[in-house]
Amino acid sequence: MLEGSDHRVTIRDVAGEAGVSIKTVSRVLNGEPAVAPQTAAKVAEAASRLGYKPNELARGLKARQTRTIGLIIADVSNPFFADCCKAIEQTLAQRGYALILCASGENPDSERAYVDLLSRRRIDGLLIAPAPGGGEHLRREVSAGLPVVAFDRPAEGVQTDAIVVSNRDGAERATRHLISHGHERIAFIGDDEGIYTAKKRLEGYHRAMLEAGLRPAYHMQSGTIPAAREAAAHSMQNPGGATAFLGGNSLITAGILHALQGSRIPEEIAVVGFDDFQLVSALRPNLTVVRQPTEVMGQTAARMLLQRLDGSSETSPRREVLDTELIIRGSCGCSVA
Amino acid sequence: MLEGSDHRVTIRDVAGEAGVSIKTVSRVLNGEPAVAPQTAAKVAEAASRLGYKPNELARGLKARQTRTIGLIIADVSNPFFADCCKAIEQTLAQRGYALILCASGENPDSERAYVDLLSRRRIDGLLIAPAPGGGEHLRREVSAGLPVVAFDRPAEGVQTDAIVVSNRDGAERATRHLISHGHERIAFIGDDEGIYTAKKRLEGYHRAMLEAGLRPAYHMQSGTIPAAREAAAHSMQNPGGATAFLGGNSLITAGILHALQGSRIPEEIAVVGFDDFQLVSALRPNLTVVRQPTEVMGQTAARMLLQRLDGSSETSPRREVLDTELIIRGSCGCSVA
DNA sequence: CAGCTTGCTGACAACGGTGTCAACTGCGGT
DNA sequence: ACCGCAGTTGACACCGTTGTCAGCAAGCTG
Repeated sequence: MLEGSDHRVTIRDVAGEAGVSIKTVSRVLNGEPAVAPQTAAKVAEAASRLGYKPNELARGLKARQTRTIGLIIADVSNPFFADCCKAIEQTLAQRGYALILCASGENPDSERAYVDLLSRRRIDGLLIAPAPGGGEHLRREVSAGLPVVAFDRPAEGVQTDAIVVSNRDGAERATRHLISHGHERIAFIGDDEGIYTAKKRLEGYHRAMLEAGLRPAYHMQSGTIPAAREAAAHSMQNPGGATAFLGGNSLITAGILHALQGSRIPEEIAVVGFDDFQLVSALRPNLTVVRQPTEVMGQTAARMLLQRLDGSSETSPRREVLDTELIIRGSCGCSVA
Repeated sequence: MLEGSDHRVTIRDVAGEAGVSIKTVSRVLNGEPAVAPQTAAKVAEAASRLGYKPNELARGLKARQTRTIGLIIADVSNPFFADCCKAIEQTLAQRGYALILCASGENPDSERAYVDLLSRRRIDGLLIAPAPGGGEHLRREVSAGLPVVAFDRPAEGVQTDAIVVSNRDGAERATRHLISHGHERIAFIGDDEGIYTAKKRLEGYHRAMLEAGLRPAYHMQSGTIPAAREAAAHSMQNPGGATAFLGGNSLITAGILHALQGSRIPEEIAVVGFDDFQLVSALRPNLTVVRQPTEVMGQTAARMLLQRLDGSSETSPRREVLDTELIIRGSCGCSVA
């Protein structure tokens, strides 16, 4: 507290202040039993007077664990990932773990660089929504013994714990719902097909369309608002254009809605989106969406990792699939209170 | 690469493999000049064959720097913070820094706990949007020599580098704009008054209202969608209710819009929001907003910190204020293409 | 050829903690 | 008086890296 210099207070300083050995200080701070209560009090007092904070680097070096977890996602500013991120951070913080955040932007090279950075920092575990394309880097870490949990998408080419949602089913159900409203020209605007979730959702859409004898019409491109807007506008262009849309994620859906604002007959065009993010409630008409249990997924992913860290490193990789749910509001054509 | 055991490869292994001393390996890996090219090649080859990754903990312990930055915000799932976070992460990653993400939830106790956690991990610097209430913890770190940059809000009770936006001006201009449309009953729904930005925005609103001889009517509460929705609904209740709203942040604005959906005459009620987040483009009517340069703020905050880390630790704290901008779309009553 | 520089290399001590083990104290049991 | 033992404590090595410094060979100078 009084330290003006650049010298951070170490266990040695505390030992000096309390008149004991560094080992005794260490014992007190770690709550080891074999310490006389009187000594413990002396040490605790000295430590707090000096404002001592153990150096986690040193501790981690010796103990071979850092109580730090790596998190690799595509982009925090995507509400889906932000929500995952929040749940993960909370769950880990409760257990005293620090979280290093990395945004790969769906780029495998960037992902590799981040894995390398995290590996050098000797993280205890990794949570990752793997970028498309895979690569050796994840496999290497896994076989070096790093606990890895993939979420939102499984890892390609490696067996790891993984938790995903029923993407195909969700898209299929949503598409069927639009079909049941009498739509025949339903366009799916999705994210890049290399992305696992985008591909699965496309499959679901495809399946429902073929089942109904309808012709699929989809645009798969980068999952950004402007790109989606353009694709949607294009889909509506000619007289035989789409009368209904399925949006592949929240940003894409936003792009579709944006495009609708320019159209002549927005009221007659139905929309169903993926992801039930916070801000949907501000949209009009109320958006019908395929809801993913984002928070539960984040929490569960973090817990799966914590379980591995708590020792169950022997058991074989676990796969979990969470259900999606079609939340019917107004935008699909249903009239809802 | 072949390592099946739990033994991570160290510099000693590389030295053994290459038939040199560990110091020589260290030299090669750090690009120190005094090494024979032949030796260097041998070492590099051995390192890559073994898949050696330097242990950053050990390196950091010795070098007294971790190349790790702490980031404390209120909540990642708030689009404003998510956007800040993205810009910060990108800027730091470019320079090889890792980022530890902490979400305090506007809670000073939680903030203190995170500062402690980061301090023990010996982060090189801290980026923080300080929670209301302040406290000793930040002051302690600053006087211990930790470079700290506050963003979005200044730190209370400590001098640090800080970057904020012109909140009061923005709110004042927005309010004046609504007044110029003839509104007299304008309600401001804001975040908890303890939060710096909320208070400043309230001040701006207040000032514009008084200047025009109008009676201010504001609700300051937690900045969540449901709370804002309720407050807005309440404001519209009686016949003399609000005819225009100013929303204190993006979530609050979403809540207001949600409330409007239930109202009888939504078309006649004007809304201006704070924050120009990605998803606004999906809203109808197009939302008029006070735009904060979120990305620039995040980038600048990160750069200010990097500058401190690059040595300019002597100069006195820097304060920067970025301008807000009123982006006129449709929701204020203006007719825009 | 002694003496110096230059180029390259390795031994060793840190960094700040924790694990191992030995040592010391005072106690009760024989 | 001697032994064993539980309760405390500290010396020391070690985690994996880098900084300091000394050593050694080859080449150059006078």
